[in-house]
Amino acid sequence: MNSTFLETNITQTGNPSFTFPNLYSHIMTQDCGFNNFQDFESSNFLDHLLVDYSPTNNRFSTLSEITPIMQETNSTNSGSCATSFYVTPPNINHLKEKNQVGITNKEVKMNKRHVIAFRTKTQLEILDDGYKWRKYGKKKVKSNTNLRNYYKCSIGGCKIKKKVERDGHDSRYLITTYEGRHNHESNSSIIYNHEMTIEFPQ
DNA sequence: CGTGTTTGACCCGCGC
DNA sequence: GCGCGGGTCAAACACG
Repeated sequence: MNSTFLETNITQTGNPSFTFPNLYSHIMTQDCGFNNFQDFESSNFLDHLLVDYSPTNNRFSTLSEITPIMQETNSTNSGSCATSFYVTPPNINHLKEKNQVGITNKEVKMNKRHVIAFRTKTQLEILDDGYKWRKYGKKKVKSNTNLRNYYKCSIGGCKIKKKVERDGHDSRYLITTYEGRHNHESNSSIIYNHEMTIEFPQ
């Protein structure tokens, strides 16, 4: 695996410093050090975001490989510490244009479904991404000594799933993989959009 | 009693 | 076709 991972430190309970609920994401600028969307965009943050996880060859593609288009969806209010943004779905045709070999049909399907994975340094076993999830499976997988947990969105009709597992090579890190898109807003995005300040639990 | 989790069984795609 | 591995189902269970 050649990708460099995003490193964030989450030691407190409550809100994590970085969450990625589907395409709608909240960067806790208080913890990540981004004061606004421009700071975020000009950072090398994107180079460390991971997408297109291939279980067969244990490979991640980075967002920078597939040139996502980002757009700010709402700016931070004074006193707020959250920035929201969207990332467009990966484009498999772009990958093919770059003559990348070894792209399987499964990976094409995964790209069409939109798969985003990231790794976060945290002691938490589950990151609060603002959505309500129902656990439907837990599995020991060959590529990881740690268990993989499977979640579905609790909202009826919402097809998104996520997998959560500790990194087998370094269990300080949590790997979260989202597959699909929410068809609704998260509770937290409503809060962030309407409240002037956010209290971080200690 | 309602809601969420656990866990073994089952399903299915893929490689051989 | 078969076996393996990952993903899902669903009944049993836990808990407030």
